Amino acid sequence: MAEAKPGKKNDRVTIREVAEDAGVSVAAVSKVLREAYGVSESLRNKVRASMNKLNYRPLASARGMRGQTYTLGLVLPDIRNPFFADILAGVNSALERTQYQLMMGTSHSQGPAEEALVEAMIDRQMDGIIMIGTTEYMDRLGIIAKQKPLVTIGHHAETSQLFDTVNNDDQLGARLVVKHLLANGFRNIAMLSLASTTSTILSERELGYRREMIENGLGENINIIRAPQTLREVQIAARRLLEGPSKPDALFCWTDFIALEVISVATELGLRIPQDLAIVGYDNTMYCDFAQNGLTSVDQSGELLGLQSARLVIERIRGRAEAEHFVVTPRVVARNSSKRRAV
Amino acid sequence: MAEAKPGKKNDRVTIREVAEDAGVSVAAVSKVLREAYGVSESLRNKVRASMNKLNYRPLASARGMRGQTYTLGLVLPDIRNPFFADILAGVNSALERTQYQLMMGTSHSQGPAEEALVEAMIDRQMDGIIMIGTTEYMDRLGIIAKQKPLVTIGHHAETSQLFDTVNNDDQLGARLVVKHLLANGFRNIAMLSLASTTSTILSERELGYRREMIENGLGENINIIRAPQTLREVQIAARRLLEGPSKPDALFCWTDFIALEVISVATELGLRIPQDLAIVGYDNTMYCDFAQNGLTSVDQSGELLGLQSARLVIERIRGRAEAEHFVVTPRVVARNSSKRRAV
DNA sequence: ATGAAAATGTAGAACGCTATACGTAGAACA
DNA sequence: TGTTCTACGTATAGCGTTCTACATTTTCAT
Repeated sequence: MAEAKPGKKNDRVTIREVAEDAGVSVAAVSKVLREAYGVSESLRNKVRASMNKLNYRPLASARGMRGQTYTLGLVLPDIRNPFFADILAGVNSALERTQYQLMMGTSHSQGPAEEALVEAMIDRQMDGIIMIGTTEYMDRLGIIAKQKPLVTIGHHAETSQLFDTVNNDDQLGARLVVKHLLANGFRNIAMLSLASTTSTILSERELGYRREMIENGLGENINIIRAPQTLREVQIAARRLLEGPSKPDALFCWTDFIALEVISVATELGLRIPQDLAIVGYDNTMYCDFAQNGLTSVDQSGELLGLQSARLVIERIRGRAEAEHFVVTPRVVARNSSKRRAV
Repeated sequence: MAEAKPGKKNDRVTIREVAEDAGVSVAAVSKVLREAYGVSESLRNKVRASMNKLNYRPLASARGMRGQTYTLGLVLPDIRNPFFADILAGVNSALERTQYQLMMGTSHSQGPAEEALVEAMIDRQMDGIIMIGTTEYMDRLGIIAKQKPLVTIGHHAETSQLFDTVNNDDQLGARLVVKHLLANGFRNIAMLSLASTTSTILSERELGYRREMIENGLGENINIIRAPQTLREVQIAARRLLEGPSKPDALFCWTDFIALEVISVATELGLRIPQDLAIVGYDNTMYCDFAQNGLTSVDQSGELLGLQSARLVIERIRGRAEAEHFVVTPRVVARNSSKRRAV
């Protein structure tokens, strides 16, 4: 007497039933599924008809045991930063007409959690992995890449042969910001960066900022503040900077999300933007455009980055072995928060 | 001569190797893995030691063929709305000390995509599914629930025996907003709702809004505008309302995210907030607190909702058959956007 | 016609686990 | 001393696919 299990019944249609219904072999159905070689038009049609009739859907676990799962993993540091939504949109649109399905996970911007998440994705037989803003060290990334096709977004490793990277030119982006602020009459430009030992994009941006300042004879004004990525820490750092003796007249923030917090802090301190303080963000997310923010930002085409990363990871799955490194040229989108100051 | 496949090598440690190393049977190792009955202390230790030594991790696909995958699926409409980040934090913290791993997917707020995503999750043998703000019809949800343990967040179906629900009291939330606005001197209160045929939370809020208005003798002022969830459509609707002849003095928006857009539109139109227009949102997301927004909102404890949904879905997996429906009492968090108007 | 090559289809062994059915040894009881 | 439990281990048959190896049929030169 078969008791119904506490879980769910196993009434799934299997490949065997499809084969039976279509009057062909199991192997034939599998071939149709995989779009493999050696299937006639008529066979394909027969099988397709049975699949539809029986409402058959292949079981990913079973496929994964021998071949692919047709699942891609996307690792996000968090989902609070709206920039990731742009990237996600790009990834999804690239996957739209493919068999691949995307599954995401968040690492809370924490190393151990990120590592656990990636392992979980490998254990779940994801065919490829896209990591956004990873905090992993280079050797770890190599280990991951040896197990699964890997593409990173927002991590500079352009010399790596083991995995692909997708980036904007962060050094240039920072330079453009400085240029823009200088052109608008700001000279005491500080930079709010992230306290991180592994972020290559931040070190690139810091480098670009430094160089551009020096090349404009403003080496003495260089001021980089690094804060952890928590709301509280950023607020404290911003408050300290803006109330301190060396208050800058412009602040370049490493992401819009953080820039919006700084606008909030500055507003509370009674500072007018941009008269008392110009603010520039990075990523040009949708919030920049809101009138209450009017945030100048660097556009790095998040959707394009997502699109390209999906393309690259699928190419890797299909067998490409040489690394490819995609780079977008950023551009400044000027808004009220950095308008020319009265001379 | 075995050529290296274009994909990756298969150098995973299997349960068989662990068994060999520990000098026990495969079945014994499996028992340890599943924490099943009939394992002595010494056996367990031996096996654990070998697992660590060999760095063994079970393959989810293989486990899924017979038992569980220890994976939970979370369906989000999109990741732009920061409220979902709160829910996610709750889910993740509930899962922290368990074997379960969360995988997310987005449906872009579109029915077909949502359906495809849920099917993909079922095909990937997720042990349970949490759906946020689903647009599925009741019968579809029943079908899903028959296949996998299901919990919905933000969907009223308190009479359902097939799946669990987690909600705040939306009708009350809307009433509280109206009460709050009335107490602050606003009487011509409009509501910006979502154009949706399936959203039960919006119909509840609309009901609450209507009833509270009527009970306060303001039935004639009832004005519900429904816009689709795209930035453009919301802006158009807001603009039309605020420039039109029946401009309200307060606007209740169905989510913070939308409310921020309305603040932007209103600002562009030269309206002062709250003097010319009070604005209230829903969800009390972190953006409300930014000084430039100062948005009054309804707090529905997103993190708690996430926590509870994770608890419920795991209970379902463990065998609970009776439905459970968790409800949070919302509260208004007042900020500048709805400050008492000058009399 | 004839043979070779190409096209199409099938059988059946994996893949790495889980879970059922059993076997065995020692403890507890009469 | 036997008998019955209980605790602990093991052997092994799948789970639903994929994919290699092979068999058969068709096509195409000659």
